[in-house]
Amino acid sequence: MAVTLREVAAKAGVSPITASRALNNSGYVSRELRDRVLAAASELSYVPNAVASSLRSSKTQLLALLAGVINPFWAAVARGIEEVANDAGYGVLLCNTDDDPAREARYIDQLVRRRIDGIIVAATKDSASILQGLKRQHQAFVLIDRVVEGVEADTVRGDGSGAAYRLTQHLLSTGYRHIGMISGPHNVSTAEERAAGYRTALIDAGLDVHEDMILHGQYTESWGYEAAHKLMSREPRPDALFAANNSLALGILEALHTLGLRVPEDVAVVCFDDTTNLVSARFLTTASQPAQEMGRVATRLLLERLAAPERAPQHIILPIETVIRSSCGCSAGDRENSLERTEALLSPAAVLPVELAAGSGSEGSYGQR
Amino acid sequence: MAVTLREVAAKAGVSPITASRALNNSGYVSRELRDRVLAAASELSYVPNAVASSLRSSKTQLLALLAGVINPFWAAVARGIEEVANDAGYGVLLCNTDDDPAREARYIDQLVRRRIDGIIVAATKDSASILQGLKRQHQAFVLIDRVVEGVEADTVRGDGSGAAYRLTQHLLSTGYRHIGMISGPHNVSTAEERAAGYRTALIDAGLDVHEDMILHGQYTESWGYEAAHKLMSREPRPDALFAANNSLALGILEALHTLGLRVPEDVAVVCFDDTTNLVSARFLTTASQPAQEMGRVATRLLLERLAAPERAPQHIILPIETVIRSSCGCSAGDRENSLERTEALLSPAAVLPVELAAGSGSEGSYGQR
DNA sequence: AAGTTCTCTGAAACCGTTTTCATATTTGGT
DNA sequence: ACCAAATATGAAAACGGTTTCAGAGAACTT
Repeated sequence: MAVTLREVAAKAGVSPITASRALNNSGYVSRELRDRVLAAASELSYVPNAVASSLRSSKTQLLALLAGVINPFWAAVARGIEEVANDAGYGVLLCNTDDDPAREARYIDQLVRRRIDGIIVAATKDSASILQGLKRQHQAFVLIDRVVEGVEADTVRGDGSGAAYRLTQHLLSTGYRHIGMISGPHNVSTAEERAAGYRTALIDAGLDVHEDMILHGQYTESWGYEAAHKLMSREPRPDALFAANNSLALGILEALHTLGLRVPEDVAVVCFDDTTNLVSARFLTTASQPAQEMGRVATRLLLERLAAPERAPQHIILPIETVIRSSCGCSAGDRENSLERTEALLSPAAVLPVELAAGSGSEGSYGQR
Repeated sequence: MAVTLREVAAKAGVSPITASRALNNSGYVSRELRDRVLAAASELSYVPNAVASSLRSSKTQLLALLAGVINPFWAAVARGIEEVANDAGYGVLLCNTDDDPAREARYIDQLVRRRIDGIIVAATKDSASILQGLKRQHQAFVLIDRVVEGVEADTVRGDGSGAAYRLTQHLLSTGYRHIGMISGPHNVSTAEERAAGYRTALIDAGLDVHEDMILHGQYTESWGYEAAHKLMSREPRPDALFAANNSLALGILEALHTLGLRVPEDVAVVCFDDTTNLVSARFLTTASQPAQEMGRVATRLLLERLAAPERAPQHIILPIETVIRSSCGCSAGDRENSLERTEALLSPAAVLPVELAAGSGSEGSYGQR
């Protein structure tokens, strides 16, 4: 049914190989023949068969991202991956695992059968043995965001413990003493790592770590909601909450709202992952992970591994920027990103902030800026 | 490098075809040979090469979902698709278009090259010509959620105009007279359709349609936020807002919050798409689309088309349930799903709602339930 | 007992490209 | 003018499965 390279070649009066070379810009083809082939191809509306090409070249030109994809952080990662991959002529498959090891395993099997060139995996600890299997089959892969003990592979991740340390330190130096930590599942390394940074900061400040102030659960809004309710009923009541990711933070905000507590006046909140796309999160002090960059780096690493399969594994740790905004209640709190400021910017009906309307300008400097 | 069927066959002392039949449960193979083949395969840890198999059978056993996947509605749709597809032995590729026609086109080209068996597309109107191209190439596809004029194809969608009509009618019968409509982009059929249902409801109620009360933009939280601010500065100020999808609703809620307006006391809010997963949206009166079912139906339709390419296109419209909760402020407002009720359920520290604490039980019925 | 229909196995061709090898023809350097 | 390198084209084999065709024995009909 479909037009084949042979037919294109026949129409152009050349051999299939020449047609192939013309269409792929590979090897030597005279300008004249190239033009004839291209004309024939477009006339027949030829669509190359990637399956056949993959079979012969044993390259599928496909990479896959295996992660709980449905969430802004991973969406950004995926974007970074696609960017680099597409530039290098690769397509990207998005495989949504929901962090479920069974789904993870099913997907990996599929990907191997289909001879995907390389896989970028956000793995749970449960999948160590599967990943070891991949190594045995010489399937190229890269770990992203999360490390897995016992698996030798290229890795890219953020400096989660460092950033958690700094955020905690910031809360401590602002004066908070009862900081609750709401984190993700135990089988995900980032959840442990962020909790670890929090603990170290407390210890370094000479404070006791109260393990019952650290709650682990899913990286979801509803767990954030539930956990915040739990922590806020503790005695002494926490004066600050640390959310180990952004979904958790949203749940926490909602919980505090229903409890009638204000942020940061009654409780400070800090979190991981930036989400300036979410209006409701724009005032959150956060450890802003370079998600897109992480995707880019992971892809480069993977492409390099494809080129040099025997190279020693690389481990890249990206710095995480701490963005101080207003939800932590410190004096440096970024007025540009406070709730009120956001409102002023977006609402046509809003009154000018007091400082601007009343302040600073000495002479009548209307229109000055 | 990789083990081939031939090697398995050799080890089992049979021909490659017999090995193939044994591994695929196709055709006749005696129990004895089958066992020998299976043993050989597992011993060599044979992984079938799907590329080779696809080439010969001209079936990739792959379907693709082309949509702005990163969002709870589409995540649910994707789940429905995977469910049916996996049962039928198909894998599913998630292709995130961000509703960008250029990305859409790029993806479609890739999918065709790779000889994907079938595509499930949430198309913008801009992609009509691309879709027509697909038809010409006899590439099987199904339209989901959104229709595209001029493209003959199987379609599955919700009864958007009907549901919008009913929600509007509900607001009207509750007494609201100034209902703002915040909808999605003009090049997406659902956005138009929902606005149309809203208009019809007003007209049928004998009211004028004020076109400046209908705003179109992206289906994003930030557009919802912005549009709500715009509408709430109109005179007369709207007493109700209709969000054409769930992201818009979140932005609207945020905007109303910053304006210090309560829902539903000051402004009623209704929306499309259910999202009981989002704590902040659980009290919203909504047109709950059967997202997962939509995915399932689309996949069945696609599989049927693969089996019978010449069949006349089917058009399936799924009913949309109107879920009355408390954000519309009607007397029937579902107390089970009010904000306060949600709080009471999830917060260990919460006080019992007044009615329960004070009410109903006559004799001292402690421990009764 | 002869004719059908199942059951079981394999040989050879094929799917649509690209790789490898071979052969001309130019071009470039000296 | 001669040898090496670059340019240009093609024939044949290969990638790893499955389809098609074919043959043979076993089981079932009538």
